[in-house]
Amino acid sequence: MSYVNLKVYSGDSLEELVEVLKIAIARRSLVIILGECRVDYEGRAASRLELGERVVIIKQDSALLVHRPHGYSPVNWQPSTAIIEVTFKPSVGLVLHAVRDRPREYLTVVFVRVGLVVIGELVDQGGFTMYLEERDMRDILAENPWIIEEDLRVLGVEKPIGEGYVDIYALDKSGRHVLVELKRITATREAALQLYRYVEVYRKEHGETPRGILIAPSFAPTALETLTRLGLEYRYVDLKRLWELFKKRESKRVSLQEFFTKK
Amino acid sequence: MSYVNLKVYSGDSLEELVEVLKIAIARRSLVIILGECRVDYEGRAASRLELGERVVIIKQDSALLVHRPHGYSPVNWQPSTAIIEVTFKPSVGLVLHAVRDRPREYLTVVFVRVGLVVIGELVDQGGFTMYLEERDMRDILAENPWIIEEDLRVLGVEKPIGEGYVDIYALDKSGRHVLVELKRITATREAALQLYRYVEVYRKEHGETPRGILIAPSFAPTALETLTRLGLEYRYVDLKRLWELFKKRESKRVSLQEFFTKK
DNA sequence: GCCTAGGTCCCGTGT
DNA sequence: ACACGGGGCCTAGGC
Repeated sequence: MSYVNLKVYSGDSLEELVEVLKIAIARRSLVIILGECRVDYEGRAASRLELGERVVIIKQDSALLVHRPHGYSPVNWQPSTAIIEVTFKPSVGLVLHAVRDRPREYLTVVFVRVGLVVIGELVDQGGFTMYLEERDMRDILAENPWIIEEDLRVLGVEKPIGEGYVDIYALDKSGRHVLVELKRITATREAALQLYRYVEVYRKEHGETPRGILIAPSFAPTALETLTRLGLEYRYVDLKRLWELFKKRESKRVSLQEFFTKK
Repeated sequence: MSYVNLKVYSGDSLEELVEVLKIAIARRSLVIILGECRVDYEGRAASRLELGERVVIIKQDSALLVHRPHGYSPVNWQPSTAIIEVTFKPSVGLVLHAVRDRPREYLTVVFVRVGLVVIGELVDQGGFTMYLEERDMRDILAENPWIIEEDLRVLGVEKPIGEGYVDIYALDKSGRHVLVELKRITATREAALQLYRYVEVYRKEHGETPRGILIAPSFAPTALETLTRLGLEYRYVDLKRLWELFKKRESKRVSLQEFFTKK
């Protein structure tokens, strides 16, 4: 059991806050600042954000996010490789510098007014599991290749082809090799071209033209055009059907796990 | 001039907080919650996040972010189309439901303990400008085609070729058409193939083979291999040089604008 | 270190 | 509404 450990600063002067923030950042605490600021960024691109009220979050690994009151995306940021400095410049304000190497990028946040600062050390060991990713789709199809077509024998998954990896590598009933590319969402022309590259590289390396099959729940018009033009095949897959199989598989696994741990 | 308008709740019971949050969300205030929670997501994919201390931000357009103490990305989220409900379930906790249509997605955050709630209305009208996007690179090169090569005459930008758009369409000094594809960052094989598609479509539509030039600050080995193999050209571009030209252009524009507004 | 590929990608633009 | 492509994409995995 853990307890959220927080300190809140409100109504302090910028000079006072600078000292507080320096300590917090040195300690790698989580910091949330609400206030009025400008932001400049320069690196792979460059940007300028004029004065306005925002939320700045500095995470415990020094990732920094500047959030406006609307929208999913931070307007400016620095990922967790950033080094962060806090300074107070009279007649300018409270200045945050976040610098990142590779790629070299500079972020400067200048607060002219701060309404609130929250500092804390969050304890978060909770496990995170994501389901129904492309990896899951691939595993289910590899375990149930009859969904793709009859008498398909799976030889491998994520097989290296040239510099990439084909999702499923198989042999059909006539003895021809099959390269399968999967998309969890609508397949685009890019996906068709990706598959085509694998087919071409395989052909050159093995002197044999494999079948190429793109599998997705739906296809963009350009994907269909490209597939047809390049002599590739495609199959619609019903995601709900796959997820049913997935659930069965998971419950089986859980049962087995329970069996062994309870023993 | 604006003032950050904030309320802070700390030490209140979950039942008390539910009422506060209901009002805040109805008013479309910004809400920040720090506390211990679990999160479930189901939609295009599905995920489960076990108990831990996190920061949840609900923005003024109902975007919702769940941030762990580390990393750039939210672990769970709902973009700004979300509808959010707050309820209190005895012996469970404070429950946030965020539902989104198209794609249909469900997010549930259950707080078992809340350390702090911040509610406010942020005022943020500050302009945001991004520089050195691909669009800027394209405009600078279109205005200064001598950077690409001598006596190049630009006929258009974003010219439709088949189903895509070539960045710059030009005529060289020998009267041959040129298709230019730009990349702001390291060009990959994908970029080379994209250019090749344009060249091929143009050839079929006009019965004339145009030159294809890929322009980027650097090239992946696979990009160079592909370019050579497909008979395409490439040029290195110095982003700093372009950046200088960009600044000049911007300052010229500003001067003109100042001239007209002052008149 | 680079490159390849996925992501609940998000987001803007165009049809 | 959907399709298409960019993004300071970020992040994970392989070599």
